[in-house]
Amino acid sequence: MIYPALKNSSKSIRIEITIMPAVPPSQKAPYVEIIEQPSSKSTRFRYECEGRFAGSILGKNATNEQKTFPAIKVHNHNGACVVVVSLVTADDDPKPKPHPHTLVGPECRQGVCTKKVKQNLDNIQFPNLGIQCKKKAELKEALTLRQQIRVDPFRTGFDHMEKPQLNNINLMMVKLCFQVFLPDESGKYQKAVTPVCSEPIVDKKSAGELAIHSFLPETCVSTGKEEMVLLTGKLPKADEFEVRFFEGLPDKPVWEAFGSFTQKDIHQSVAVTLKIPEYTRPMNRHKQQVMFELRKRNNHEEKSSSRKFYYISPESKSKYSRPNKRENDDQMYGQDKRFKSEMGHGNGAGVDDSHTPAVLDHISIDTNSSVGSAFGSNSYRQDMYNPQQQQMSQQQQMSQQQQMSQQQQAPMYQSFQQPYQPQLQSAPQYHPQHVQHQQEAQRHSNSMPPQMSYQTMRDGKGQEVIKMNAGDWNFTRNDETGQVFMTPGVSNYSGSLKPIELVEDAFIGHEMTIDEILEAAKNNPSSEIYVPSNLSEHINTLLNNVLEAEPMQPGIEGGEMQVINTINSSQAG
Amino acid sequence: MIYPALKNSSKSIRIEITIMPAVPPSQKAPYVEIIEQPSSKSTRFRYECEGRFAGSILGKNATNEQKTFPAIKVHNHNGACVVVVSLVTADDDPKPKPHPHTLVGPECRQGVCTKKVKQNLDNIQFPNLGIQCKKKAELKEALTLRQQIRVDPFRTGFDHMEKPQLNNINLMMVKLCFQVFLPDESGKYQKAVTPVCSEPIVDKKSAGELAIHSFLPETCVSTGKEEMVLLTGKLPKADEFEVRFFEGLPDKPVWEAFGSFTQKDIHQSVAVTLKIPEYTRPMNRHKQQVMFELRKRNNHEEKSSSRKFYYISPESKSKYSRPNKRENDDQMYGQDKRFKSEMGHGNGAGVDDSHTPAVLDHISIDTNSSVGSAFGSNSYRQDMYNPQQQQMSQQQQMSQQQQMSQQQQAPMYQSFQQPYQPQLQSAPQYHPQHVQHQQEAQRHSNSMPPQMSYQTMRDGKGQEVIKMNAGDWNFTRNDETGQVFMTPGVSNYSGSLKPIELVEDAFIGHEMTIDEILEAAKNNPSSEIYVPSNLSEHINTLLNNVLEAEPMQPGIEGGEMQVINTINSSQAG
DNA sequence: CTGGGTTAAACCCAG
DNA sequence: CTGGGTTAAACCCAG
Repeated sequence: MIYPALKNSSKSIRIEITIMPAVPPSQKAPYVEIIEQPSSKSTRFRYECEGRFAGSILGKNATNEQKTFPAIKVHNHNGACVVVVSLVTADDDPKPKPHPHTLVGPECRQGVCTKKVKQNLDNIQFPNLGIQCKKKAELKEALTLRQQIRVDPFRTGFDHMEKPQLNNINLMMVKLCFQVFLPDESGKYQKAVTPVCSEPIVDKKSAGELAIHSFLPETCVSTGKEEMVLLTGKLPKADEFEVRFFEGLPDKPVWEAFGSFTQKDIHQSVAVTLKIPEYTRPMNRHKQQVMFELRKRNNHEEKSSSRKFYYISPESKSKYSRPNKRENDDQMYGQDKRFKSEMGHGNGAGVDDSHTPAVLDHISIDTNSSVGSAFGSNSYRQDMYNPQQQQMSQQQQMSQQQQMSQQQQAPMYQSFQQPYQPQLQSAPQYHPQHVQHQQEAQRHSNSMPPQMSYQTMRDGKGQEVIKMNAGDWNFTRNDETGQVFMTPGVSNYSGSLKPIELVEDAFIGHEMTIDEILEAAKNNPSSEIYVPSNLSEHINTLLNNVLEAEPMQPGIEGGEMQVINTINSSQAG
Repeated sequence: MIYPALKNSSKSIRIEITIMPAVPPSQKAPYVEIIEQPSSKSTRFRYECEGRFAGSILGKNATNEQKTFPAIKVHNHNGACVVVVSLVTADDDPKPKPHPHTLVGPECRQGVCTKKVKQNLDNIQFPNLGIQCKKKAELKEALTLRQQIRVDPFRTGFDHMEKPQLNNINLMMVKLCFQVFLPDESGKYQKAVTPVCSEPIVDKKSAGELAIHSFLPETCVSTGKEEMVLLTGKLPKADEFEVRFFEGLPDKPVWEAFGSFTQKDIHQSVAVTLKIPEYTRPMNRHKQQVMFELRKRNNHEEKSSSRKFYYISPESKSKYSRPNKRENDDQMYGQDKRFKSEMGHGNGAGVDDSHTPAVLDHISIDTNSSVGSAFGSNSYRQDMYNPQQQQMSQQQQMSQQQQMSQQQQAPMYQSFQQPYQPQLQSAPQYHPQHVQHQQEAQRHSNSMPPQMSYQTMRDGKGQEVIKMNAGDWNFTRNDETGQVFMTPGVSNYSGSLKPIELVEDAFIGHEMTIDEILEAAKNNPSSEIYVPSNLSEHINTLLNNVLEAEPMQPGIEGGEMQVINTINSSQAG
């Protein structure tokens, strides 16, 4: 092998050295480990003409507070070594080729970083590596220089610096290649350890994934056909992607349809105007939430994150449709909001709400559903009870009765007519456990199934969520109000529990919507569902209610409450 | 002066020649006239690296069918001459400097076009001039070459090829400079005629004006606050432009308000999301049309063309709001549309509609308004009458009567209850006169004021329009239906005329809306209003009706018809 | 070939 | 200086 020129000298010495085996044959053989990978897309490649230091490549685990940098460890070697870092191609090729882009920074010369390390081989950091990209016209020149300084870690040669192959070099992606040289008996750094390559580093300014930045409107009548504008990231050609509306799990939707548009509807590659598809399922609710996303036609894995969208029934248009997000929220939760603000000062009994999501307000006392209309004074958080809410609930009850007579046409409707009868005088305070701590409901009674457990953990966004098994719960939807409730899946208690209302925004894990939860429960009872950890108090209360309660006497009060586990069971046949 | 090198030779001869005075002192002195200017923005400047012939500069009067090219005429000279065309700077400078961009094409060498003309000095055309732009790094080089070939028409020198001034050269704009050289006694082309420069040529790919490509929604409740997305051309920074909503004349709006947005609401410089301002005037109609436009904050003249937008009263939201343009149109003109298609085959009585705008369909027979509901069989274009329309009109009449009882609250409402009584058995055919031809209604009666005239002309877009004095007409609006009618401003005839219904799209000149017309009429009776020339038949008919009619007997039928000349007269006090 | 949109290369603003 | 948006320069697709 050829010893790379370490200095910017025109005379270079040619020394034959031994190549170490790829895998250390004995425990003693030195090898290189990357202990901190470069972050994959944190830096922008800079052109030489930009005349500035390209910002340093950070480590994969760098945060705003704590910066890290790429680092290696040399195993099985004490004493000094020389590390040469260079850029190589980032294809799947097991033997990466020298990449024309260069490393720049205080320790870099001629596009390559050379570092002499005297000690601390356990953590050799590279805090000053910037990536300078070459323009197409200069690729050959750059590779020629690399050839001259003889940095070709895998000895692939430089055939790729000629024309046909030159165009195949991916200029948006590189890998760091670490070559370590150890001193031989003469003290010269001639013993090459097998070079090691990092994970790929992608130019920050490169394409980027499909993304929806904003959109208008957020609501459409179920007949569709209305126009929608999406402001997006860079879009491919019209025939390469689609705008998919779906309901249920992204992979197993119960319904999907596609927005229609042509190339003409794409504005400057960053916006699309499309026709909203019709919602072809029966509208059982005034307002039906679905999701939509951008995705590549040929590769469905390449997709944007999904966004919520609402279909409204044509009749309810004037009632529900609000083009403005903020107003929309006002409308949806208007009553709860009033409730919240009215109870604001009565909130001081040791419970500090200031950091809990507003969504909790809808859950603690179920003022909006008819279930809660007559709950007792010993309810959990009873101090928030506001009699004004009772009126509203009655109003709502009336409209539900009207709906009841239509039950034939809308078989999915399930109402909760019986008043809530609290089972427990004082609910124990629940302290959520973080990250992977398995917690099981205490078994006070034989009727509580032991497998009914949940787990607090963090989702991909770092939010605390509770993971549960869908099969442990019964989910109930009031199709008139759209409210969804969960009760423990213990059949002999189902009639006398105060259900937990689930709000759509509650499902933050995996962007799961209520519909997805319901579908998951329907299709696979063992599917994992996620609710925000704020619900843990309520879940705990509910489970304790189950445990403490006397088994319900069948046929007395439970008759009016039916629990269904699926939506649209009527359509399954 | 220096004779320019005509050939691509390395040896060039230096010959002193006489400069001709700038203005020919006698009739005999030769001078150059540009008889066809280059079109100002038809070509895109091409870089050399694009390796292709930059498309030819067209003449200003070129059309798709008939191409023209820049051309000059040499006055007061017979026989041969040599023309040198080069690019010069396009600033206001009276002495343009050589421009680094070059002319390319079959007759061009070293960035300059040289043409020897033996005859036909009356029309020397240049059909093969392309503009090749230089990149910044090559500006100096390009000017150096120009200096070497000694093309510097106004002898300004080449100081501007050095650094500070070099950056001031506008690379998006050039002028063609024509230098003509006549043979002297020795037969050499040494006599230079004063060089002449064309109008500026702007690079087609350069900035471009503010433009609205599309937007959503088209309707908003009058309280505003809803979000709107505009897909636009390249936008400047958020603080450099505004989105202006206005009603009335663009320069003298009766109302204006601005959409609110910040830099964050600008998406990739080609889209804005803004909050629609509240419509602060009283909503006298269910649907209020306004206009909106983009414009520069510091220079209100730099603005996009304006677009129509509708405010609807909050109550009527479900009735009027339609988010989709096509549906919107269907709704507005649904009845007329059906009428049109049903009468389609009954249209052959010598009237060919195939090239007249669809807008005429709404005007010829006023089936939609209650006025027309009982018009007689001798009406103009009576063969189009379709009895099915009568039903609709009656329906509409009913809703108008309901409205009548509310007249107290809505004082602006004016209805036309009396049936149409035609005044003329056969209307004379009117042949519109084009372009600036003044035409005056024939005076068949003394009651016809002589100043009541109109003029057919073309607007800025080349459309044929009729210019009229606002003061000559009375404009009437039915605030329930939103329909606006015009009748001649001759008071003693006002009660017994069939008014012309004006459709919003009718006002094509200056993007004038009905509201602008009404405001113009209110504020200044001498303001010029524009309607499309298609209305000329109807105007002519109407005027002839006036002329032929017996003066109306006051108090008999006219009592129910009131003509108002302003909108919101109730608010004036 | 052309017109004209899109990417890659330079440039430059704002924090 | 930096990050990161924008323009100018190249490139390249579709008719």
